[in-house]
Amino acid sequence: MAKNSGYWLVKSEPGCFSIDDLAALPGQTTMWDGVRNYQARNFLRDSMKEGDRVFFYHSITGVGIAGLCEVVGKPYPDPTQWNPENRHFDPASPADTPRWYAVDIRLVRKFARILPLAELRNLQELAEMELLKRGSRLSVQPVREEEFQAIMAYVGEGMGVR
DNA sequence: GCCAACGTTGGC
DNA sequence: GCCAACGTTGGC
Repeated sequence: MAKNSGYWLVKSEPGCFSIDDLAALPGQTTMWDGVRNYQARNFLRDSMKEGDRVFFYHSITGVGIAGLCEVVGKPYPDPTQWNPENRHFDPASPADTPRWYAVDIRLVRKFARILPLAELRNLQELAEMELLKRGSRLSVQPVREEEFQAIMAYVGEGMGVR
């Protein structure tokens, strides 16, 4: 696992929340909530900081990186954990020591097209990338700086974005 | 829909 | 603490 690098990748099912949904929001900013895995929680809560770059990844359908976001502000207790109406409600989470955290992320740029997982597998620089490992299921995961740069270079050259 | 991989739960 | 059972994730 990469150390905290200031670069991340978050996953979302586009049928649930897509990059276009994010782009349509005021300020193109959303609360990234509902993370209910301790390893992902630790990354989010302990290491995400203002200005960090975040790849927005679409899982299940249209599998690939859809764009780039950035962290806004600091992580904070995820309010959905105390909302009985919410599907991520966790009645066992104590109010004084919240179990789950959220963070705000803002869209920086939607890529001209989704960068498919299959193409990412072709990039030698990404041989060790967490996303490409067998059984990788983390919904919040760190990205190494060299991986970030390789992807952005590929986006720039192959997709005419920057 | 299939299935591999992984996390969580709970009996012991 | 072990481990089987179960539920979920997520690529294909």
